[in-house]
Amino acid sequence: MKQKSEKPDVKALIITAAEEEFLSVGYAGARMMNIAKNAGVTHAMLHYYFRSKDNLFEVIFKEKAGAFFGNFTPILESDCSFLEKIPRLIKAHLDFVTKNPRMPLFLLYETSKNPGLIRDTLSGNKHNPIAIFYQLFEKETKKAIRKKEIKKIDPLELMLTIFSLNIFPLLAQPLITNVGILPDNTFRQLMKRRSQEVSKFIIAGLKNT
Amino acid sequence: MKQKSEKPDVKALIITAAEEEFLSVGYAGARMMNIAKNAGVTHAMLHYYFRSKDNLFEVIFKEKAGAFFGNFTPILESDCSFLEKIPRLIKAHLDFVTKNPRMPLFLLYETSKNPGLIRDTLSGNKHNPIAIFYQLFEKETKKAIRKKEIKKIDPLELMLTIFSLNIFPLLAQPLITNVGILPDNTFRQLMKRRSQEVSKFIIAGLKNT
DNA sequence: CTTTGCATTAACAAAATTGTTAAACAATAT
DNA sequence: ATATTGTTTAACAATTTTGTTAATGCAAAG
Repeated sequence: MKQKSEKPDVKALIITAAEEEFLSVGYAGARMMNIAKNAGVTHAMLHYYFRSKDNLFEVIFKEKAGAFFGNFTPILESDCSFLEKIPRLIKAHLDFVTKNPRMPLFLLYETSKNPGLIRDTLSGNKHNPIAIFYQLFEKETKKAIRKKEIKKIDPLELMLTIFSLNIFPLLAQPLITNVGILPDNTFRQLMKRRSQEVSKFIIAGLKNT
Repeated sequence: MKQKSEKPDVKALIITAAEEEFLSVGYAGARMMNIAKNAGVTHAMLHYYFRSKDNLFEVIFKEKAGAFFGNFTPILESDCSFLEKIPRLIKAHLDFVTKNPRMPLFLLYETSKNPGLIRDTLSGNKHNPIAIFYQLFEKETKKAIRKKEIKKIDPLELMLTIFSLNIFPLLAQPLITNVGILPDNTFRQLMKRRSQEVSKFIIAGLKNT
């Protein structure tokens, strides 16, 4: 009945179940017993491998924050022009959040409720993926400005605009579709059309005069 | 020692304390005993006046959702042109969220975690403030398009863009300031400059070709 | 085969959390 | 004064939730 080398790797099972729980109901709503049940183990195992709820959450949070920003540095490092990089960045970012629709709200909410968390786990870290991404983004933007490829703009403002337009509609989706403004499938169509509009919009705002 | 007509109005005290608690830690993180303590009453009073945590939360949620959208209908109803209305709407909206910085995340998060809530409390309601706002916004936008005042655009997309640019930076503030990208007061300066940029940005996108 | 060390479980413990209730209290009307 | 009504409290109850621990299982090393 038993498979050959199929040992379950309990730690990985717990992490997977914890990701699901924390992303779906947040830290405060998450239940250790729920995670244990979904991982198929006793909840004592969670404490055996991860000591406490706080600690388990920190592991998941760090992992997710890294995954979110780490994805986009390769695009900024590629050797095409800035005006080519931006649409690729926008598309990659939108694809990512579409495939991981709960991650933005998770990161924003938990950071807002517990700012100390991100300070302790990421800030000061030499490999802080968020800072790495932003510093690269800032460098590339300033270079493009120097080369007169784009007009003068604050890099942080540009990044905020891109993230705003990509992420916010996703955050608002439950509100919009449940309030009776429009049906669910119509919203998805709108989102698809929108992805191209956003690129056009941003590029237009970057062109010199 | 006792004031003349200064009866405490316990119900109002509870509502105030509940608003603070729910807005600051969310539904799942909120504690009835905390609310009671901050209202200066026994927690039995919360159940006396509001039956259950769910019910108390529903009262607060409904009130906040109404306040958020109810504020902006007067601007849309004023009799100036659409291109004059939009910057006023953007400014009013930004002022509102700046004064109530926790409301957007509260509404977005709780709606996302419990979509049934907004369906049950608002949808189908004749006085649903969100639907009222959007229907008015849609009507005015379409009218402006018919009159060739602005180019053809999906009203929902326009609303999403405005809300995105106004709200998202606020949501991201804790993340940005705590990750070490830039100090807190610099961020506030950026936000002030940004409010004018957003109007210009939107208006530019609305003008005919 | 036995020992050793890690993994796992079941039961327990402690604290927190929501909700209830009977009794006390206060204001007003009778 | 007394009764009535709605308000408030303190104590309790039930459940949930996180965390601990002693006993057991199991696989590999000796």
